[in-house]
Amino acid sequence: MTAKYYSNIEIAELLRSVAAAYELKDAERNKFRIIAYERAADAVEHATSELKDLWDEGKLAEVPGIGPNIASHLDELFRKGRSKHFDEVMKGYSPNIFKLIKIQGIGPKTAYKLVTELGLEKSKDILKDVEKVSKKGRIAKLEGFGETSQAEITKSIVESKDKVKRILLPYAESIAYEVISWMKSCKAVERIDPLGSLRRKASTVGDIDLSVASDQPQEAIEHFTNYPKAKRVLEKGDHTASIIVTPEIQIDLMVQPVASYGALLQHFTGSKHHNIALREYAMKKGLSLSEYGIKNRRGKLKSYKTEEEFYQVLDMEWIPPELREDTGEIEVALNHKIPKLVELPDIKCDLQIHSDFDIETSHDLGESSMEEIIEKGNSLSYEYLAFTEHNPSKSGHSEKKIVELIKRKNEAVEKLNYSLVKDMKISVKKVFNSLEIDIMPDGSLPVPQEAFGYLDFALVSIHSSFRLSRNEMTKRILSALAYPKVKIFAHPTARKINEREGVELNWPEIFEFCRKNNKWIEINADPMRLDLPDNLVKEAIDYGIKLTLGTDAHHKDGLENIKYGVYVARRGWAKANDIINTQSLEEFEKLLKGGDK
DNA sequence: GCCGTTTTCGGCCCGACTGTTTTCAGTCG
Repeated sequence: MTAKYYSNIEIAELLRSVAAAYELKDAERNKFRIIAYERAADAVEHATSELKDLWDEGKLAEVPGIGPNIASHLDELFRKGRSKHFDEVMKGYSPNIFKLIKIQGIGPKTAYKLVTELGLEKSKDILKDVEKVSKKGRIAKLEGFGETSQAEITKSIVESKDKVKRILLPYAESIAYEVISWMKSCKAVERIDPLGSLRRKASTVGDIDLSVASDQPQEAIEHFTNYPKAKRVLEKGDHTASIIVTPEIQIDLMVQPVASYGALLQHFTGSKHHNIALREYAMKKGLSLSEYGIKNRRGKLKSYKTEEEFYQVLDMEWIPPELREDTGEIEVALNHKIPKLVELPDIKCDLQIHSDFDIETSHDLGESSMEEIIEKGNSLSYEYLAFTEHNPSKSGHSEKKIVELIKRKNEAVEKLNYSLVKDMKISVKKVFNSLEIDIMPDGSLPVPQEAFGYLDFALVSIHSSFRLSRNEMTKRILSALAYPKVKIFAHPTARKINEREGVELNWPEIFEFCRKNNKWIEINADPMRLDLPDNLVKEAIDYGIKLTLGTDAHHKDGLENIKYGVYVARRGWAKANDIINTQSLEEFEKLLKGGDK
């Protein structure tokens, strides 16, 4: 019998359910066991690989937060499809309890009361039934509940149904900047910053976090809750407030006086895991950290105006927000070895652009001409660019025709290069003739050998057959990468955020091949791709792989998305030297000629 | 239940806000 496949999301959910069950059994006695299970759930959600794959390789216990006990229960889960221990802990609790704790504002205790006292243990649709019961006013009559909490529960259930998934970074930025400009119209606001995942430049953002420096917090909070687009005020206190704006995006605000704003910046930038690790470290030194500042052994609080001072007290270098994910940055900061991360001005080119030069492509053609794109590249002070249209479609073209189309494009590029060399006013000195070539399911490339002769280099990527097994997929990629002119593996996981999961690959094998054969891996800067994802960027760099940035622009304005690629690179601990795009034209041409080793 | 740059035992981040309470429990980040 083959056991059920458990995804990381399902495993995290299961671990949270076990934590909730312990909480219901005896919260006081199980206090730290509950925390351990919740931490394990967090760890699973943040894991870079599917846990099932790690289990296959016997590396389950290598995930920090998963110790020998939980690892053995998960082992049983993967082998048999169930864990006796998990079942035992959750025994006697209706599964509906664990469904309800996913609703905002409902924790284990509330869920338990609702399900048992309303007799909903066997409900087939718990959310709908709680809503129904609530309409009859029965929740308000339960002990410990009232009219207000009944209304809150109903609202949260309704909102959970059309809750948007995590939103893409540019969208979150635009929402944040609207609120920021509203807040700036308030005199009490001295300074306002986007923090949380927005400041850490995560690829997706859940809630939008904003901080305000003000010596009149009430006024700032009042102004915030009066934001014209706020459709609901979730909470409103002395230092913090939360609102919901359409479409169901939560905005949290925290206010601190100017004198202790540094501690607030640190606290509210997170990540949660970074802060926990930081506070645990501080605790060992007898210090206690919070958004107010740092307390010494005697409980005396000192406030900090800047974040730099705050980290300095801990004997640490200031840590760039992009690195604050508790993936080793604290230890590195203690040793004063934080790398100098790549920055936007380091970027000298864009290595994936689709022009409107019609070579009858397999996928969508770009909308801007090569000349328009060069002009745009000049405005970004680029030295060179690569035109990387999709390959001519295989169906409906003879091999001869495909060669002819690519040759024609090559002539156009050569002509452009001839005029660029003479034009002293433009920063772009060279454009490259390249292609983004589809990798066929069998790993072959739909471009005849002869056509490669007209290319400076090629990108390869997957646009179909996403569901191959991990081994088949890995073989497929490796055989495509083995073609001579192929330099770049583009949008390697082929994920589309919120739409499609990435493919399963044996990354160590891919990285090893790339390192040996001098192939590069792309960080696609399209905000809905951001692929290679940041955690894999870090792994790739540890392997010694060079990465490229490409916007995948299909319009000249798309070239501006390069910054999102830089963010991903930074989150993956990339230095300028790890990114091919930071090389001068001369260096880049050398690297191309270096070819396959 | 996890974990180790003072520990393989003995600790475990820190605080805000709300509703239903008479001093706190539950939830969240």
